Amino acid sequence: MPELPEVETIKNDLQQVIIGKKIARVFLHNPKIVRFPSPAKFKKSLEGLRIKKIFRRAKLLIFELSDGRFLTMHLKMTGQLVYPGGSKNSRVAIQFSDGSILDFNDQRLFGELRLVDDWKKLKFVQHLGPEPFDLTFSDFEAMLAKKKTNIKSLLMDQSFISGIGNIYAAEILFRAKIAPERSVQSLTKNQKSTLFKETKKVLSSAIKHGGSSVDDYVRVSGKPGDYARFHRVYNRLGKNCFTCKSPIKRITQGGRGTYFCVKCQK
DNA sequence: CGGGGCTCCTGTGCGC
DNA sequence: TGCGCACAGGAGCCCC
Repeated sequence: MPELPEVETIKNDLQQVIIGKKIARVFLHNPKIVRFPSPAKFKKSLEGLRIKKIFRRAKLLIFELSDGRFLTMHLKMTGQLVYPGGSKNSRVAIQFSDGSILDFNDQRLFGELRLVDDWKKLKFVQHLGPEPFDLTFSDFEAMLAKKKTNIKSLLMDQSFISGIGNIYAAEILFRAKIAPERSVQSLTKNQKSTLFKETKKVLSSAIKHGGSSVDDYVRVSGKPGDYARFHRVYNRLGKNCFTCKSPIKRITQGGRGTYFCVKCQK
């Protein structure tokens, strides 16, 4: 479940360790992970190239290579990038010319790797809404004005705003004191403003703490992120709200579990 | 175009 | 104790 803060953390971690390295060999232990081009072409094209830059768009990790092309990685639910790696359980392993290995681990095989000429032309990227940190409140307000769904589903809608997933949608709404089922149109201007501020605050704090390690997410070093200890509602079904002590509830929205406090969130 | 529901996967944790 | 099954959720897709 890497979301924006986790992918940002991985990007930052990787920048410290693999920029400038030359890819010597690519091991496709599970070729299914490679979505474009064919696994054979993917492997052959990558070998010999250097990693020039690493950046992030939404939950997508993008490596700029020395031939001007781009390696994109989406970790989906259970993807991990570990360096230095070398695990037998990795799905894809990238070995650099110094012998060190970057492992792409992915228990559930939802992850997707691509080698493309222009990452901006990916259909996935074209459908993405803006980055939260690029928005002003007036942008956000204008975006909300057109929407009719509940606020939780909208925060997770990557075509509306990109990078927020199930954990941070819940945490943002708790801090904004807004119930997840609220329709967007029912929110007051003050609530929209609080929501906007809390979105940026929660995401930046999570980045500062290296992301949330629940289930599979780990940093590139293999160590957990530190933000889960700041979670107020996610994965706390039946436990007492830190603010009002009433039990945290869980409902399903759009097929996803939503944790919230009935008393604090209105 | 929007929203609901299914799908891809597999490890975990629950109930019987 | 062990088995079977629901469940976890990011994003694409189909359908109405």
